[in-house]
Amino acid sequence: MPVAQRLENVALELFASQGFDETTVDELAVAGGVGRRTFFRYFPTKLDVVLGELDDGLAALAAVLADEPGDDPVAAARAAFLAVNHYADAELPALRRRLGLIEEVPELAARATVRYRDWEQTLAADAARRWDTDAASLIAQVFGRSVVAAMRAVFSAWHARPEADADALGALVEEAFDALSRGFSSR
Amino acid sequence: MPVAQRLENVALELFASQGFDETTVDELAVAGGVGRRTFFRYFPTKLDVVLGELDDGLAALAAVLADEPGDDPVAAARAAFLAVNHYADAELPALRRRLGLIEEVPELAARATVRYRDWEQTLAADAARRWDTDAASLIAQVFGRSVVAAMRAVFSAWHARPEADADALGALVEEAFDALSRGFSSR
DNA sequence: ACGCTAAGCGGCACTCGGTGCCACCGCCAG
DNA sequence: CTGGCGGTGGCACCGAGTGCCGCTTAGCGT
Repeated sequence: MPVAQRLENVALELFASQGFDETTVDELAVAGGVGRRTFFRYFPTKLDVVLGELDDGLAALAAVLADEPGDDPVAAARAAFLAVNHYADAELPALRRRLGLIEEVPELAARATVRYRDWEQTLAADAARRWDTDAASLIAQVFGRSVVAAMRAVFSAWHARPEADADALGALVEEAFDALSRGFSSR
Repeated sequence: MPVAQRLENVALELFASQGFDETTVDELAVAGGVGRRTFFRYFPTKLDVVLGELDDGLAALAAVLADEPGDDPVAAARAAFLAVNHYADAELPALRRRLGLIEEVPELAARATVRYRDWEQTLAADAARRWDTDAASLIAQVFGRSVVAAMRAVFSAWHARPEADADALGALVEEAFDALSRGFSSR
């Protein structure tokens, strides 16, 4: 097992058992059988051990989004998110742990939103393309940020229901995009 | 001039001239004519010197929102934001500096979003009330988070146009809420 | 088989943000 | 005069993150 992977597993273990703040990088390094200095070679920050995977999705999202046809950004984003967020059952427990940490540790929530900036801009650029406008335009920016905000709400809601499965996640994504599509004034 | 106020002014000054990360708390304390330990009595974090004012708006927002009639949360939120974000011309330069820092220093952007969580929940609760549903429901959560996301886009867009005034800010707010109201699929 | 090099590793020392503890000063009440 | 009491700030400490540098080890050419 590669070092980074092992460190990540061990870290999530320790965070779950004794808390994020109560776990020092020294402990993580020792538990991973590696020097403290080496830990920081694999993860720029203690926070990034938890958030690692979030970035992988971005490249996938951008790719799917680029291939998606049509001139409705909502439909394209919906399809892209459904395609990207397809988790195997075996991955769900790890996802739950991750989400739990992100929800409960404010510092992690904060760091996560920085990561989401790229998603927001990717979505804004895609919307601008379909609407034939500028990615910096207000409407494109509002769109990109709202979509990410909605997805955060989806993950939060999914995490709140302990036995929700992968299908439930998809259903929540659908519901959220329905709202964004039709607007909040018509229910 | 109260100590907190003086520290805040001095800090924004130093941040603007030499950068946020390049300014240590020691310098801030010295520049404010106060001990380092005392600095932390007024601000829990270096970050909070910049973000201080953001909280004040929340109480006002909640109050306005509570008095707002109607069963459309979008209309209520729109009115509330227009009422709360009424800046005098003299305040605009300081607002610009603040927004600039928040945009450029990732750590500040991150911390700001933690502050916005309360706004999101306040808006979600208000929407739930008007829709006669639960504040934890997906739709209410998506609404609350989308509204805040849209407002962040508004401030970002306003900040990007150097000569935009208070009226321009209001116009952007209107435009953003129009989008949320009618949905992103109908343009 | 023998060096040589390059890359990963990790110890060490340092900076800086943040915290707990406590001693000090000025003020007001008794 | 004296005994609290709130604001202050020095001091020591912790943990995250970084730069530097010496060490090991694997891979290479000769």
